[in-house]
Amino acid sequence: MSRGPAVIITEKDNAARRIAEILSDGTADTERVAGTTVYNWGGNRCIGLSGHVVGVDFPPEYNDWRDVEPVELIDAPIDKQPTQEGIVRALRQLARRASHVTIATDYDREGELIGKEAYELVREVNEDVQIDRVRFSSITDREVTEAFDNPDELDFELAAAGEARQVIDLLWGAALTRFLSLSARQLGDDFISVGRVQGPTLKLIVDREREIEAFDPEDYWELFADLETDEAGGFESQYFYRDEDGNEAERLWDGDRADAVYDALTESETAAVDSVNRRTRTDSPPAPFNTTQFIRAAGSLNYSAQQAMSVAEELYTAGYLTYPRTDNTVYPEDLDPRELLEAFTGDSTFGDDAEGLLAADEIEPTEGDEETTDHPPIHPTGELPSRSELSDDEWEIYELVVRRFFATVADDATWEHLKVVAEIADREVVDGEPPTEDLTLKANGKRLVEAGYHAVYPYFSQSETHVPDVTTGDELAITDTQIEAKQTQPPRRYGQSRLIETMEGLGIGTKSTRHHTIEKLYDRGYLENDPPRPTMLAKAVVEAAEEFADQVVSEEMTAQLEADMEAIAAGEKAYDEVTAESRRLLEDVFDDLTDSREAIGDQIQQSLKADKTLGPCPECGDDLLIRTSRQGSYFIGCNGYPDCEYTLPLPSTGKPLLLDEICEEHELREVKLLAGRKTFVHGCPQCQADAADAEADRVIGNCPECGKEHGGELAIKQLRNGSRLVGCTRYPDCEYSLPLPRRGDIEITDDHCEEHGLPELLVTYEDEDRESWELGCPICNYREYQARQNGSALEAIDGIGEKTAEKLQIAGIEDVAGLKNANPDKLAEEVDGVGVDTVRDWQADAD
DNA sequence: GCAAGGTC
Repeated sequence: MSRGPAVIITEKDNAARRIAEILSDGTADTERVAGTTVYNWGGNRCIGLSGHVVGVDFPPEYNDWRDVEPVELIDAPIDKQPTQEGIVRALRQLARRASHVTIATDYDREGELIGKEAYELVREVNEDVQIDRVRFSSITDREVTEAFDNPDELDFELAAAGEARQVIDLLWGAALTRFLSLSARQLGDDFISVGRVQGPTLKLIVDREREIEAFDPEDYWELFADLETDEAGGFESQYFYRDEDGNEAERLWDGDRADAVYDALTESETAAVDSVNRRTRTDSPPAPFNTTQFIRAAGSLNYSAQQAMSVAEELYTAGYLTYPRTDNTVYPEDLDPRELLEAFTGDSTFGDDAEGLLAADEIEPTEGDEETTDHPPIHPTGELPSRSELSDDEWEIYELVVRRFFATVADDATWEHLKVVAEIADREVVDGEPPTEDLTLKANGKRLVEAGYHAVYPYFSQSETHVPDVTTGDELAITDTQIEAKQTQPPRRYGQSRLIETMEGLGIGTKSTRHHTIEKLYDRGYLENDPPRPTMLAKAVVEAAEEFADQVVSEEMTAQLEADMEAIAAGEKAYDEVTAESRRLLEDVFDDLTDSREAIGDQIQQSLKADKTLGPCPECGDDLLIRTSRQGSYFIGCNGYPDCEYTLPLPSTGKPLLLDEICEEHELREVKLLAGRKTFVHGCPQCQADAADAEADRVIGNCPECGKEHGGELAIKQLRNGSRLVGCTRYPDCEYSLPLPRRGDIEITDDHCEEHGLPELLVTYEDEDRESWELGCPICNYREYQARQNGSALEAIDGIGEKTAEKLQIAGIEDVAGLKNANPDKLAEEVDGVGVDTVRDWQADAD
């Protein structure tokens, strides 16, 4: 019998490459099979999948949403079909001749399912071959060799647990998504989605928004006093008192009382130190990075979750970081921190820190609470990129991960805390109230005594508060007092990283998907802005779900599913039992839903409209809405259309977002245009349209840049900062502009430039002493200016750069002779940021 | 055009 190759299957190409390298001692070659890379040595082949290469779905006859009642999906058949054709073909081709198959997918539940998918593909073409399973949690020599020396079997029960999840997610997600979309008549791109993970995530955000909306702020006051010692300098202290439970309290809830305390404080001249407490606090270095903690740290450097992950994925693919999708916060035994630190010695950025850390007698890395088998925590691989081959973002993230690793092997930091309490004895506090009481002040100082890990990980605050070394009994002078009126604040919105941490805590989503879920909620029109805020649509969907299908927005569905999956994996429940029960529950949901179809649809449609509503139409009083033209551009139109044809334009750059700010004059919500880095606030669209109308009176011709294609026109514009220019009416879509002088009135004459067709402009002055002058055609004027620029003598003068020369030329000073003859006072007045003395200096220099 | 989970 001919012996075919032994085939090893991993979850991704990267893992295949590294395993081939280890098992072949670096001798493996690559070949392409059906377009897929296969690693090849001796009688062995190693192939990497791309995660799931097959997916579950309904058969094609269920594809048309309008033909199939959503409820029918509950009992519809579910197929498994290849989703990565090339890889599936390559796998079949290898499997046909295989003498032995080893499944080496990731060591977690989804990895077991991906392994089973590979197993089934192999079995389709080869009934007899032996199929093993190996498990390792980091791709190191020792772990991989050990795993291949002791192969195990695929855990079909664990894989079945994953299959139950797939089916339940599909049934609930597809049936309810179709139901909501159909009832609100939102088909095509604007469908209304719900699911086991996006539902509860959205509810977290909506619930928080409800708390914020319901929040009733309360007034309170805080009091401060500046204290001064004779020799050690001044510091700030805060008034406090003991509440009923004997705890220190700083907030005064009664304004009259706050005023009385403030008066008493202000009248006092000294306070006596009552106690001085000093204690040292140990500040331990952070645990290794798992995905969630990495996203959080990158978030504090202003990366969105999605951005942080894609940068980390690139650095992983390039070989500089370990796998970025992991739950683990405990380094594997195989990781020798000393060896990894040594990789950094001699490096210009990290060398000194690495050497400093290596000088320690003992290196004991920190450990987090999560210890899992999936992958090691995120750390640098020890292969160093050069600064120039990474983008700024990549470098910043790389440095963060390197420094986090450094921190986990660094020493504790030590802080010294100093608390000083001072008293103003026996002051009468409340007018007319007989009892007197002591006024107490406190100050908390902290000082970083031992920088420890902060020296290599500068991302946490190291700010110190200075409180001088005083002794009990010292008299302190009160040099100033302040009263601050404050209000209690509503809870804060979730930022993306807080949201991901909360999801992790509730067991919603996985390390690989949480950031995608948040992106999805933005895409579906449920979230706007960052930190994310829910739209009216989001609130309506959550409300409808709470009423009829609470499971799909509650985290308990995941908790229940987790419990069921554990039971399947443990052999206590069967896959069929769990999926049948879930189908029954979903049928119950649909029993209630079907009657309310119209009500739910109406509610969602109203919310969709509210998300687009700006305010009253000035013509008919109906609502003005954001609408989309046939060409796909946005504009503002009236809900009363076609009876009312009122419209307002919107810039074509970006996607409009309605703000809460309302224009007082027109009662319309202001508009912001989201366009990545080019995002800008458009403001009240009516005000903008009025301003554009004013400009229209001063239109002088077609825009040379976009006039032919888009009909842009040139107009004389007055900007908010007071300066003027000739600009395109399609700004900001077209940024064509020509400069104009800052002073004087611009008159449009009847003469036209033959070359450009624009009217000649005349600059006149109210000041009768000042003569008017012809600026001419603004394009010619600018061309002349540019021509002069090339050989401009003005810039030869010290202190005149390109910008200043431009300003001078616009003011009619063309050359050094002109500058010499100019009246310094007038010129200084005309040119921004230039004083009389400066002009005189230039004139002296010109001589 | 649905979900959530892999990976790119």
